[in-house]
Amino acid sequence: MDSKPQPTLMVIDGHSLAFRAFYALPLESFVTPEGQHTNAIHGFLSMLLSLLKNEKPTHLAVAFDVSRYSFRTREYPEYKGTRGETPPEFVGQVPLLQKALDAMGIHTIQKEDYEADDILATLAAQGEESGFKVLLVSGDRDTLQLVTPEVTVLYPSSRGVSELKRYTPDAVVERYGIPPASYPDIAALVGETSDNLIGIDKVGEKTAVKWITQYGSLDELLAHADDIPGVVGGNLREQKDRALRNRKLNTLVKDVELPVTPSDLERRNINTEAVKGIFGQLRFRTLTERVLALAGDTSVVTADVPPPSDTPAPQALLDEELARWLEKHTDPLAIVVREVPHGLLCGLSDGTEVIAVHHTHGSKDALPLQHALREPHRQWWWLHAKQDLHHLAEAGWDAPETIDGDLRVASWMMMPGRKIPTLAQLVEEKLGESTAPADPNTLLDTGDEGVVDSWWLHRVYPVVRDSLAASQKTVYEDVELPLIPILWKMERLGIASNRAALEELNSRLLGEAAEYQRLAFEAIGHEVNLGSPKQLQGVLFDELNMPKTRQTKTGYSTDQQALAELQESNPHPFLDALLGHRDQTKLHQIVEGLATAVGEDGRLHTTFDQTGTSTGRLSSLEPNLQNIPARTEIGHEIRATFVHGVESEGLLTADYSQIEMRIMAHFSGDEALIEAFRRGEDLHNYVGAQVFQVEPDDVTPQMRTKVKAMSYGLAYGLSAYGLAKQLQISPSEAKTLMSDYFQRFGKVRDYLRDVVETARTAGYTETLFGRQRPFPELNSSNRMAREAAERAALNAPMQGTAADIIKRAMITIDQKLRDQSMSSAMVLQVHDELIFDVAPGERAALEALVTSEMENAAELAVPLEVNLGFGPNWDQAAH
DNA sequence: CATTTTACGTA
DNA sequence: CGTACGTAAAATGG
Repeated sequence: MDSKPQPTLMVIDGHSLAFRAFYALPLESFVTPEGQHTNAIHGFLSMLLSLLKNEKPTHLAVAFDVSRYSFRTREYPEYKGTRGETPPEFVGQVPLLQKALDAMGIHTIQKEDYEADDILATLAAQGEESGFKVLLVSGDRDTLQLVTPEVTVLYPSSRGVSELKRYTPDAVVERYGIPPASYPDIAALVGETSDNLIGIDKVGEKTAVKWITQYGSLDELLAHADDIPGVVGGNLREQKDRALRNRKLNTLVKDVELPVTPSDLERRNINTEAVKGIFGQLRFRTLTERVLALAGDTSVVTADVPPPSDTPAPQALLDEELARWLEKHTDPLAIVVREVPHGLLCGLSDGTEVIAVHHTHGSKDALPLQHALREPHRQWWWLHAKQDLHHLAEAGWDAPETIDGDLRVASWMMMPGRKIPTLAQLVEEKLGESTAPADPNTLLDTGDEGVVDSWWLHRVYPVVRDSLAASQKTVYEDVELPLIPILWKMERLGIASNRAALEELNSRLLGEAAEYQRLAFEAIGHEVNLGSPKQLQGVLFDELNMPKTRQTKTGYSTDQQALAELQESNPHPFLDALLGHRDQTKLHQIVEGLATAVGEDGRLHTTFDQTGTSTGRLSSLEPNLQNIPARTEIGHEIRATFVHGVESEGLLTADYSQIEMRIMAHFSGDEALIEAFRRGEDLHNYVGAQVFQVEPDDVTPQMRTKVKAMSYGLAYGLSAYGLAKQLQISPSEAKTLMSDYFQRFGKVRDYLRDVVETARTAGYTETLFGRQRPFPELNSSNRMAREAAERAALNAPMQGTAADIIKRAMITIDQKLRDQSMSSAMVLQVHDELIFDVAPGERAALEALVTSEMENAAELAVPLEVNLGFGPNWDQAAH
C-alpha cells in the first residue's frame, strides 16, 4: 500500500492577522448598510482563501486571544502596556469573523490566560511530533522561535498583508543572522516596543546577534557578562534582569492544555447555508462566490464584479512544443522572469498568446528558450533586464549579449526622478486598461498569474518606447540599452576585498568610537545617546546652556558645522568627544557594511541602479560603493581594502579631470575658459591669474582656493551668499569675486542664465547627447521650489552630459575588451571614474585603450583629460 | 510598523 | 541660500 502524503497543519493567529487587515484595508469602503464595519473580516477571509489555495493544508485552525490579559500581564503588568485602546470598529468584527469561520467549517481555538501564539506553539510542537508539516501564520515576530525544518512561519511583510514572507530555518538565519531558537534571546536583549518590553540600553539587533553568535545563548552570555567591554557591557550587567524578564515573557508556551489535537483539526465541510447567511449579512459577494466554489457549490454566482481585461490563458510549453512555438513566433517577444523555489518561471508573449515556461534547475526542458534568447536576429523585450539576467545566470543559463528593450529603463527616461511606475500603472496610463482589478480577493497570489505580465509588457512596451522624444530615444538605444549587459557583468564580477584588513579596521574603529563615547559621558557626568539629535539638544542647550544653533524642523541643529561653531564660542570637552564619536561611528558603519557585504567569493557585488537618478548618473546600492571615504586617513585605509582579484595583477583607475567644467566651457563657448583648458596648465591657477589679474606665478594659494570654490560652485548654481559662507569671507567680497570672475568669463554667465530660461520655456533640459529632464517646477509660484528647480536645471545638462560621456566610454571600452579578447574587466564606476581589474600582462594595453576610449567618448571644444593610476589596491591606484 | 528626519559619506 | 545620490539611526505618525 502507498504511504499517505504528509499532512499539512496550518494554524493562524486570528487576532494579529485580522488586525493587520484592519489597517491594510480602508475602513470606510467596508461597511454594511446597518453600519457594521467589515474590513478586517474581508481582508482576513480573502487572505485565508489565498492561503488555502496556495498551501492546501489538510488540517486547519485559527487561534484567537481571549482578551488582552494573560499570564504574562499578571507576571508583568506593563506587558503590551504601550498599546492604546483597541479601536472599537475592530473589536466588533472579531465575533463575526469567528462566526464566518465557523460556517466555513474552520476550527477556532482560544484559551483563557494564554495568547494565540501559545496555541500556535503548542499545536506546532504536537503537529511536528505527529508527523505533520506545520505552517504557522502570524503577524507576531515571536513565533519565529518556533521555526524548524518541519515548521514554517508565514509572516506578513512590510507591504501590508498582500505578501507573506516564508520563514524556514534558512530564511530566519538569512534575515536575523541567528537560528530560530535564538530569536527570543535576541528579542530579549533588544526589547520589543510593541510589547512594551524594554531591552538593554544601547543594544540593537547588531550587537545582540554578535553576542548570541559568540556565546551561543542568553544564559551563556550573562554568565560571561563580565567579559563584555565598554558601556554596553556595563549596561548588560546592570540590566540583566530586564533581559531575563523579557526572555521569560517572549518564550511561547508549548504545552497549553487544549481541547483538541492536531489530528482533530482536519478540514471539514463548508456549511453552505450558514455561509450564505453570514456572508450575506456581511454583504460579501465575491467572497461568497469564492467560498462556495471551495465547497463545489456554484448556485450563487453573482456577476457583480466585472472581470478583468480579457487576458489570454497561459499555455505551459516545454521541449519540442516550446521549440515549435518559438520557431513560429519570431517577431519581438516579451519575456518576464520569476524565480521560483527550484528554478525559474518565464512568461513569453507575442502580444496574443502567453506561454509559461517552468524551468527546474538542472533540467534541459527549457533549452529552446535558452537558445532563442541568444539568437542574434531575435528581439526580446524585458521588464527589468539586468535583474532578469542575474536570475537567468543563477539558473545556469547563458545570458543574451544584447538587450533590445527594457520597460524599466524606458519608463525612467520618460520621467527620470519620478518613481518607476509599475507595469499596471503603465498599462492604465498608456493603454487605458486595467490589469487585474485592485481586488483584495487577490491578496497573496503567488501562482502562475505573473506570466500574463509578458502579454501586458508586449502591448505596453512599444507605446512607452515610442513616447520618448526622438533625442531621448537615441540616448536610450545608443547608451542605456547597450549599458545593461555591461552593468550586469560588473555586478556579477564585483571587486575583490581584503576581508581581513576590513575586519581589523572594523574592530579598531569600534574601539575608538567606544573610547570617544566614554570621554563624552565623562565630560557631562552621565550617559546619553550620542546618536540622538534630540538627546544631544538636551545636553547642549539645557544642561550646558550653550547658545542656540541653526533651527531645524524639530529643534536646533547638532550637525558638524553647528558643533564646530559652538566649539569656537564655547569650547567644551564634550564637543570634542562628540565630534570624534561621530567620525568614528560613521566610518565604522561604512566598514561594517562592507564587511558584511563581502560575498563568499571574497568580492563586493554592488547593484548599479540605472534608473536611480534624475540626471542620468548611475547610483550604487547594497552596498553603495560610490560613497566610500576618500580624503581622510581612514578613508585611505578603507580604499586600501579594495584590492585586485587573485588572478589579476593590479587595479587600474581612470578618471576624468574636471569633466563638468569642461562641459561648461563647451556649452558656453567661452573663449577664455576654453583657452584655459587647451593650455593644459593648472586650471585653477590659470583662472586665478585671470580673475585677479596677476601673473600665473603670482597666484597665491588663497587666490587659488577662492577661484576653485567659485568654479566648482558655478555648476551648482552657487550664490554670492553661499560662496561667502563657504569661503568664510564677507558677502561683499564674494560679490566682487563673482563679478570679477564673470568679467573674465562672461559667456559662462550668459550660458548659465540662458540654460534656465530655455528650460523654463521648453519645460525640460537636455544634455549634449539629447537626454532630457523635465522641469515643471521652473514655473512654480512657490519661490523656494522655483529657485531650487532653477539650480537643478542649471546643473542637469552638465551633470547629465558627464554621465552620458562616461557611459559611452564604458560601452566602447567593453566592446574593445571583447574584440581583443582581453581578460581585464571593468569592476566599478564612480561617476567620473572607472576601475578595472587588470589581467597579467595587460596593463599597458589596457591603459592605452581606456585612455583613448574615455578621451574620445565625446567631441568637445576642449580636450577631455583622463588621469590614470595603478596599484595593488584602490588607494594606491589613486593618484 | 512604516515613513520621515537628521546626519554624513561620495562625485 | 550649491547639484546628484544611499545608508543608518532616531523620531514621528498611523
